[in-house]
Amino acid sequence: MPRPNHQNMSPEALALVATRFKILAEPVRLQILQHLETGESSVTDITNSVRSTQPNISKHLKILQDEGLVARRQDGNTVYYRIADESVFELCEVVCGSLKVKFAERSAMFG
Amino acid sequence: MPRPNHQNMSPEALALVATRFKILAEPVRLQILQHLETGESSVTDITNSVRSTQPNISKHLKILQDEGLVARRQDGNTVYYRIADESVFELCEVVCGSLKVKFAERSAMFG
DNA sequence: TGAGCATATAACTATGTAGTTATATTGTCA
DNA sequence: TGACAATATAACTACATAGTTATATGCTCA
Repeated sequence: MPRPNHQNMSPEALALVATRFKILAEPVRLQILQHLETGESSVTDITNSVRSTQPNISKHLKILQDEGLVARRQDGNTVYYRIADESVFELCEVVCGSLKVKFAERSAMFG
Repeated sequence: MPRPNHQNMSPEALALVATRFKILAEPVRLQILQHLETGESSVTDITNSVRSTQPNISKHLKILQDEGLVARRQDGNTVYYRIADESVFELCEVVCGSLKVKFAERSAMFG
């Protein structure tokens, strides 16, 4: 199905899109985002939820914040992170739908 | 904005979602997919369009095919690839919308 | 059959980054 | 102020993979 009226993106623009996908291409970061879907959470709570080490979680949170996907709020000694870009959930839903089809097809290959 | 009624995905499922994002996290692969958006294309044509080497394009095409994003058709000496999963374009649109907002916000930081 | 073309694969190098351990920073409270 | 707690950073290791070069595979046609 050709799409003649489509405006192509430049390689540079596509590289920025690829960067966004790369940010989302880490299981731990997806776990963090899923955890934050229920609301703001401290680094300690995220660390316990995701079952990784605190420095690793902090590093991932910094990556997510630099990309604008989460936001930071400090209250005393504790730092709270929250979702800053809801589009990540839309992306995950689209991927889940696609994966469901993909695995259903492959499952059907065995009768 | 908490979402109490949301069913969490297992870490294993999230890992599969992350894998899909990883496939899309390479600029050359996005260029290939964009090229194929206009219709089926041979490896040679893709190689010329994306301006990479033929072995590199073949490798990326194999990765895209294994993930079910493109399909392969051989006609004599020539192999044609086509889009097999249209969801990739929906994903790119969502990302583009998010990036537009992100860069607009950062641009606004400078008045 | 043999030459030539299109595509795929193998072997290799270089680079990016996730995770770990150790430590620094910053805030609270006695 | 000093001890402790929460978070961030630095230095390092291990591993995955993009790209390259060389070569293999497989098809067509004279």
